[in-house]
Amino acid sequence: MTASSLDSSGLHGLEAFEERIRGALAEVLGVPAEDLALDRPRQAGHGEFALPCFQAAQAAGRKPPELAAELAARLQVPEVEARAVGPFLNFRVEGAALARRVLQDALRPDFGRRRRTRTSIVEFGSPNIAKPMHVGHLRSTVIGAALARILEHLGHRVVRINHLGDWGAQFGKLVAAWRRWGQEDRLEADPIGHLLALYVRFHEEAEENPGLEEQGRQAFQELESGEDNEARRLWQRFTELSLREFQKTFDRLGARFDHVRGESWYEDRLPGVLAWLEGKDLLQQSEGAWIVDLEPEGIQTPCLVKTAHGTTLYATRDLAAALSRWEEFAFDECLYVVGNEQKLHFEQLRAVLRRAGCDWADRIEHVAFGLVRFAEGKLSTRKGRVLLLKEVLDRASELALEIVREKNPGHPDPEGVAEQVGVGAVIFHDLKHQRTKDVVFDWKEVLSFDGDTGPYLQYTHARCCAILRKAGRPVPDFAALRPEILAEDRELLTALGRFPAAVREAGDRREPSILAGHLLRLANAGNAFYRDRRVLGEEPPVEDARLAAIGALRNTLGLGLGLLGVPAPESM
RNA sequence: GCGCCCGUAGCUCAAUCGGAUAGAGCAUCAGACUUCUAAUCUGGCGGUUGGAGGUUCGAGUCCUCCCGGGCGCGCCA
Repeated sequence: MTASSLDSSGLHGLEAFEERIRGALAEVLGVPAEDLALDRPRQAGHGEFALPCFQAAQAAGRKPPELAAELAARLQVPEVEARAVGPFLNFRVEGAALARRVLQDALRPDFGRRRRTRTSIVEFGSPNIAKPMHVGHLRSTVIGAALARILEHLGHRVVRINHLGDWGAQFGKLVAAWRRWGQEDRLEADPIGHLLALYVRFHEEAEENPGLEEQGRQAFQELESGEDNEARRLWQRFTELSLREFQKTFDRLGARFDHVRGESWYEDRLPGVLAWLEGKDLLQQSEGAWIVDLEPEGIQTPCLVKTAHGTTLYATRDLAAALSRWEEFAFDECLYVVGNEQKLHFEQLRAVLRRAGCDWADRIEHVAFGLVRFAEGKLSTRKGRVLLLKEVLDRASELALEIVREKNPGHPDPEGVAEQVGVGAVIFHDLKHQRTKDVVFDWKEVLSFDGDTGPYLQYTHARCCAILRKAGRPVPDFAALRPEILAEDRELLTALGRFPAAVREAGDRREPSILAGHLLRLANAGNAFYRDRRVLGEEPPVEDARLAAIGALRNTLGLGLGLLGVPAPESM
């Protein structure tokens, strides 16, 4: 009988054992298995799972240590040993069974895959046309792309949308600025650079010349008129030029989208949204503008949907986008990977939809992240204080090239790996932090390739590849292995076995750093194994088993890095 | 002024939605390459978890107040 035939759950790695334990506990305690959450003990000696018995003991009128001891004696879980330690009931998977299960699962290309039936929309990236992508866009892009891949791995149908900032009053300003100071040759040479310069100049000069603001407003009105006029042609041109630039950066970051739909994509629907709100009797005029009052939803600030000048606003277009997405995709969840500072906006968005009677309003979820700050203060595009994303990636790539040349002079493709290592370092540095916390940008940290970094994971992966290359043969088939040879290598096995749970948690909590952190622990265990266990040249059954362990490590690291969007070169 | 978020080792961060002795990396000090990549590994140093109360079997985590920082608060996105 193989381990897999014991489980029909389809769960991989340690999740399969966890399921067994919870099932057995549920039966003995007479509670639903869903209510039982197992802890992971901190100390390795306490096994893989634990149940603190305080609550159950209280419910049964017993003392926790007593109950723990009794449960330990009564529970029968195949391949799992239950032991009471004080008030805790600890579970330890038998070494051979652990090795068998983990090797079998961790060698699969779909390790950790789930079969869920959910539709998830992930909106991310979303740079503003005519402005260069800066370090702030890195966060949205990298977190969003990772979440999309993670959710896909869990079986979700994922729709990736790049919600470009390509509409609104700012484009009126840009058109007005172009009419005054625009230069063809400079636009050709460096589109975004020139457009940004125009934008900055507009704001500078508008402080002395208030008439400029009026010209900007008029230009946006021309744009929103729907007519095929000069303003529209300019806007279209700026958009195309910008998109071409963005694509290069998205490619480098490994981010792809199912739909590139800017705010302008919903232009046709804007009148419909306003009419719809009116039909629900939600529209009221206030100080010349049109608003939806949100006091009934407990939000003091009303949602502005139309300016006194008759133009639409961010909220109008986001309402249109939400309604359009609901009609088109009937999503189970719609994730917006957008900075913390827009919290109120998304609360308003949900509140308006709730007031309008959309029962799906709460499927809208703001996946917020902290902003990137410099030690000297906040970034500001208008003030020209920006750190371009391209510059960060370039510098990381250049530094990586120096290091590749130094450490691996014979590498066949130094530029190629350097780009993978440099960009991988930048991506991983971002993803290893909890997404909601602000980050202070520090070149030294971002460009570090030692310790808990992307290159550390890549290096561990590359070492595995080197062993497999030198073995000169494929990883032996699982059926031919004697997994019990690895029974003592628990650190590596449990780290591998926990990968599926890490992916699941990262997806469910919309927190890629959970996966990032787990990969670091896995690489740690992997490097310890590398240090302690010789693979090549051992007697055949041992070499086979260890080769399989290295294969499983390579596969799992490769999968995890892939989900995060960090390249995994085979040598570096 | 009001609201939300955050304060953990010198620095950057963890701590499994309240569980066991608060852990990593960087920096620093001391070690390990004739053996599968030393971008690695081993060990040392480093803590009143911003402060004061409270809740309970148990608090870095929850509640109150204070201090410090960030963000937001109607015609930008």
